[in-house]
Amino acid sequence: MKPQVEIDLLIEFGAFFKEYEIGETIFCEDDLARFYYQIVEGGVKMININEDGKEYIQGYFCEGQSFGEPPLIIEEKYPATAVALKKTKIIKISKINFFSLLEQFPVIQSDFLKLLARRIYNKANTSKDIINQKPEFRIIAFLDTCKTRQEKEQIKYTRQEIANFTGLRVETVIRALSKMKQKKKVEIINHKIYY
Amino acid sequence: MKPQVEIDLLIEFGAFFKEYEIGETIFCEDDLARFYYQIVEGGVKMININEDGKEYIQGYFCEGQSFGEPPLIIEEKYPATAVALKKTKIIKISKINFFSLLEQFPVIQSDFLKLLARRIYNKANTSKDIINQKPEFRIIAFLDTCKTRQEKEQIKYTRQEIANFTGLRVETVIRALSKMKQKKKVEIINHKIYY
DNA sequence: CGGTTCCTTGAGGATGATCAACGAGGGTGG
DNA sequence: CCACCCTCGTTGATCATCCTCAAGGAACCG
Repeated sequence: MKPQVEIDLLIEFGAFFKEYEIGETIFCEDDLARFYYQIVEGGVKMININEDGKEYIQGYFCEGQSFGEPPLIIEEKYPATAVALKKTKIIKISKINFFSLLEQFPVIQSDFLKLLARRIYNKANTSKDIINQKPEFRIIAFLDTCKTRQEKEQIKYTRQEIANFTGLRVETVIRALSKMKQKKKVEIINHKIYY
Repeated sequence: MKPQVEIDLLIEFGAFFKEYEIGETIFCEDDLARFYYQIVEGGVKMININEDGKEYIQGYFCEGQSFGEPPLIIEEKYPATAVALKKTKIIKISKINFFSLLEQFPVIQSDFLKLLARRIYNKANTSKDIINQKPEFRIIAFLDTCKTRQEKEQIKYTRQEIANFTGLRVETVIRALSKMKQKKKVEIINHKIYY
């Protein structure tokens, strides 16, 4: 996947690399944003954990994608925690260097404008789907955002992950999925979900 | 309040004005975004209505603020409907003119980058608060976002509006508020909420 | 003062969460 | 190769909570 910003350009702006093990925290909720982060290899999830220990997944990020930019841009604290999903290599540059990068390359600034616009668009859609709807609707909405192609494809998320995305419990997801199987809204073969 | 973009500048870029009556729709969910909208006088809410007729408020916008930019920037459909809260005067320019405005004034582009970053930041916070939490937590989170000052102030939203923001029902909001009154988390005097 | 709009309360029901237990598969090390 | 462990999936029973429906009261406005 094409990186958000070219690696070589980031290096010119004083970038450095860092490796994270699976499950390792990259930054924490309420930390002040100090760096621009971009994934070179691996994957990252942004999560909130409430006082009952329940996890809510704000989003997944993969190779080439940047994350945690909004708080950096407005000089705020992170609203969520970033955790490596597997062994992950990150490239990062300091806030000040990120700002001069944006200033010197209007095209890149414009790319970020589009990126943030798309993020808001997605968040508006997911929050509308999640807030009012029944479990089945929430899951369908989530599956729709997963889909990369038109044809039926296998969903690569566990039921627990679907639960954490939709704000439901695992058991509820499982029961909703079996109902959806009966209604032919999804196929389930050997525990794998096809949609 | 300082306008997002100066009125005179918008006029130079071919702006025109339009007046809306209370309750009038400015654009609809699933319409293709074709204009940049900014409020000159009045107020606007962005809402989704689900199949049960239940309303979810994505956000309120007031004098000087722009709205509906993300779908415009990424050339997508609106994820929600915009409705005038009262008699409202809007200034709008076409997509193409908006793009050349951004191109010719890097400072304005940078302002929008900050604006969108703040919007994502706010949405991340509200969705985390809404998804996992009990009614009381949702309401508190909403009241926190309302607060403009430190001291106790009167909340200017109806219970129905709080319900529509938090994804709860009016009766649930009312009952939660009375509990919160007993716990001294809010004051309620003559039906008015102080927080 | 009549009509809205908003607020309030109660009863009853639906539904998702919780708890507990177990099954199935995959990987690892002895 | 097999025993073990760990993660993931599954099921049933029970419970708490929020929603629904219905009805009425309070405040506000022209």
